[in-house]
Amino acid sequence: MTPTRGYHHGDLRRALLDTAVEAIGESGPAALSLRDLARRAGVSHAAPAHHFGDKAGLLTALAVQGFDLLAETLRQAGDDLLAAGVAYVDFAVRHRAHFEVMFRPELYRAQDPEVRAASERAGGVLRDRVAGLPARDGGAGDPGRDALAAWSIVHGFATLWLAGALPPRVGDDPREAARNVIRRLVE
Amino acid sequence: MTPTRGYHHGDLRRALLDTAVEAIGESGPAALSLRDLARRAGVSHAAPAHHFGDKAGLLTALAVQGFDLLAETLRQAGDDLLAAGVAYVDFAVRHRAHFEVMFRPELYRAQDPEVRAASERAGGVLRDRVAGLPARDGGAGDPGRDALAAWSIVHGFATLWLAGALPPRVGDDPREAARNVIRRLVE
DNA sequence: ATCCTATCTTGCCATTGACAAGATGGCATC
DNA sequence: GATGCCATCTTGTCAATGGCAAGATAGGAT
Repeated sequence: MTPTRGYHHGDLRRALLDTAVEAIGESGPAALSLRDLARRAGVSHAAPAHHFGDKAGLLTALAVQGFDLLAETLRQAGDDLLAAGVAYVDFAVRHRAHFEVMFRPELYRAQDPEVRAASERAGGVLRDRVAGLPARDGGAGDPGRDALAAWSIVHGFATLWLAGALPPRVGDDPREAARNVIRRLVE
Repeated sequence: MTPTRGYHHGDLRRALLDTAVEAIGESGPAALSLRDLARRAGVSHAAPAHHFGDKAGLLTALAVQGFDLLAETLRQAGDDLLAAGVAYVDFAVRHRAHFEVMFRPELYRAQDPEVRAASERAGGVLRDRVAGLPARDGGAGDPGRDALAAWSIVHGFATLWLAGALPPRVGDDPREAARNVIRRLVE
């Protein structure tokens, strides 16, 4: 009915990416198997190779998708740095598969022009939000340093949350916990 | 002469762990191959299984080693939180293989009692250092929140550094760059 | 109607992780 | 010193995987 969109067997490229997100969510990006994806999509084991070349190619496409999604998420969070930080963590939790791939460059072709461009777009949005941060100590803060500190704290919190490294007392609401932590930096 | 310590073929367990660190440093933990380790150590392809059971077993041993090493590194950095934070980042860079495994629980048996104990020891040292942090805004800061913020910022910076995600302008000295960023939190 | 190209399949090979069974050598015990 | 025992390591095997090559198929352009 609907999934067939004009290709030979349906919108296989998109189906494979969606399935990859699902599979990575179950077992992590390292355990991803192209043949498993093919089975889930109901195609032969070599079909993915045609669309992505190899596994790194598929993950490269996933990284591009992820950076674009992150940029959009940050934009929608508005101008406030605190809100953007919470959105960053929320993105990592809700789009765990994308996030885990994006920051593991040994898994894909990180120097791919499309990835670099998408990554740059997302970084630009984050920097814009930091520009609104009041300088610490009243003096003129170094915006580069402020951006790096903000990025580090949200990225670190997100990573630790995903790794399950945080103690139970932090609670089970990543947005609330993240807001609390980020306030330590921006207030 | 020296490597043989009383075993059948030498100190194979230690040799495999050392070789694993080397191999992970070259291609990351996901690409680690037990058979490659065996080849490098000059033993048969099934020898590693005897010492570690399977690949997860070897990485579990590596994680224990890593957490112990981290605890020791933080202890040697002294009481100062800034110094401990810089030491955390320095550890991640100098012991990249250990660090990458430690915070990727899907690769090993994170619920293993030895890992949990070692992880708890390292976390305890970090919490001790945070206890010395002056409360922000003059009021009594929540030590849990402060610890989480401190851990997040150093972990995030280390992770981004290792991922090669930071712009060139940050420089090539991780200790100096980390100190600069951490100051944003502790000053 | 024919060609053409993107899409997908079938077949194959080297590598890997894991398991089972066997060989080897040091060590304790008698 | 001989014997048995056990940790250590080897050999052999199997299923699964990634990747490559060659072929089949279908939908659209000419």
